[in-house]
Amino acid sequence: MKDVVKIFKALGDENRLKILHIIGTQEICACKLLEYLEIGQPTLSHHMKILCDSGIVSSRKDGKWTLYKINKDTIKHTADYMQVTLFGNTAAQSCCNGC
Amino acid sequence: MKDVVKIFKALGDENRLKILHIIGTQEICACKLLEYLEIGQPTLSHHMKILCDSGIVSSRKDGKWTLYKINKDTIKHTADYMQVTLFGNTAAQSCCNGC
DNA sequence: ATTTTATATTGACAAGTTTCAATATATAAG
DNA sequence: CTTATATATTGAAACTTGTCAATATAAAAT
Repeated sequence: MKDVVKIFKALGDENRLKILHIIGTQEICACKLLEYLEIGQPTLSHHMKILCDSGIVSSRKDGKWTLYKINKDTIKHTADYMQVTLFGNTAAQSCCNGC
Repeated sequence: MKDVVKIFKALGDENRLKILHIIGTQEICACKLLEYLEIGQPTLSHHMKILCDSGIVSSRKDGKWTLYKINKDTIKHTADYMQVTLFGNTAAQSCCNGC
């Protein structure tokens, strides 16, 4: 459960949610993210660390850049947790698409 | 988006996640919740306020009791947000049940 | 080699959060 | 009407978080 708390904590910040929206399905470097946000570079670095530590985002180095992308599995598992574990629905009873 | 941040903030606390697990599909009073938790009464009241303000839990008075239950819609909408809005999948592309 | 560019780390401060003791309110029971 | 029970509010202490300025690291360009 500690892991899930960590994930929700990471999602519970406006700037980090903005970051995730910007990343979307791309793989993107920190410098590009900075252009869209109204925060300083060390602050962004701090937010990216929190997103990476929680498992929501993964990163790789490419030369002098660090490229970030959203970790699909973590998002899916957490959405599942909400629907199934947290609310007591089995997968058969409820689905986020209504099917 | 502020609403979603509020919800994730509310979910980002170990005691509040425990509370949601205890409530599950029931309707339950604060005094019953207190029995399962290792926190004081004012602290529980504080957590319930946060859960209610975010829309995750709804409450009604019944005599001297306040009964709480999980708000199904909020959970569903937030799980949808994660799958669809946050990660760019359309409802048709991805589903938490894998269908 | 030196400079520029991209990112991370450190240290500090302001703001927010969690918790509890004390107190208040409100309903029910005696 | 007084007492007991259930919950909420207030105020304060300890802890955590978000932010930035300054500095460090590391790769690329000149």
